[in-house]
Amino acid sequence: MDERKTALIFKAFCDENRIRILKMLTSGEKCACKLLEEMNITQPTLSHHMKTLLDSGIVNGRKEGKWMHYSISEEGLEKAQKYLDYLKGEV
Amino acid sequence: MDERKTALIFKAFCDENRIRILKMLTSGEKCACKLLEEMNITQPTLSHHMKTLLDSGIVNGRKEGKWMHYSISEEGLEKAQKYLDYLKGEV
DNA sequence: AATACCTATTGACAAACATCTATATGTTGA
DNA sequence: TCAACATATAGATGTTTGTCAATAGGTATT
Repeated sequence: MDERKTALIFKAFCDENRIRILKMLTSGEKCACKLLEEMNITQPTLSHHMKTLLDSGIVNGRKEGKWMHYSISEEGLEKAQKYLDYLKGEV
Repeated sequence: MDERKTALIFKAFCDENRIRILKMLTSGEKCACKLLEEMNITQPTLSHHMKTLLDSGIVNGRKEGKWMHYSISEEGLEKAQKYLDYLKGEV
């Protein structure tokens, strides 16, 4: 795993609004419109953050008709966890 | 744990050079000058990244004479791990 | 087909950030 | 005390990022 990729994964967690989004996703898959309702940002800003979260691999997206459903990616989280374990010396 | 603090912790991991620094610290405490030797950045840039790492709580600093020794903070790492566990639903 | 709706993209802008050079601060040894 | 060294801070600069308004692209319903 190279440095660039690792940094990309963790980009998911280094913005306040993305943390807020991830928190909402802990209770399960949510539609973009639902996420938007509970935040004080515009729709394009949400879309931008969701792209960042998808790119990091921490969130999965599923399109259903006009709706976009997002959920936390177990696989992505595990990659992040593995990196932290590595730093801890628990390779 | 509020969103701002969480984002701050993870700032540690979202820059390539900081990932490189953390990698070097996995083999144990290192002096700033030693870290600098192995990177292609200037001394002030390293200093700047070390400040970010200290602020995030992921790295500990220890001053000894003119040297500054840095090491990975188990406590900081555990906070990061707890957050990932929380996202995974393993509260 | 036309309209309403949800989401993504574009373009603009300000704030944050990574980086450098120059300089300051602090420490050790002569 | 002075010189050499390690690190931090200040100031400048280019890049990235977060944000918004406007608009485009799809999809469902009528």
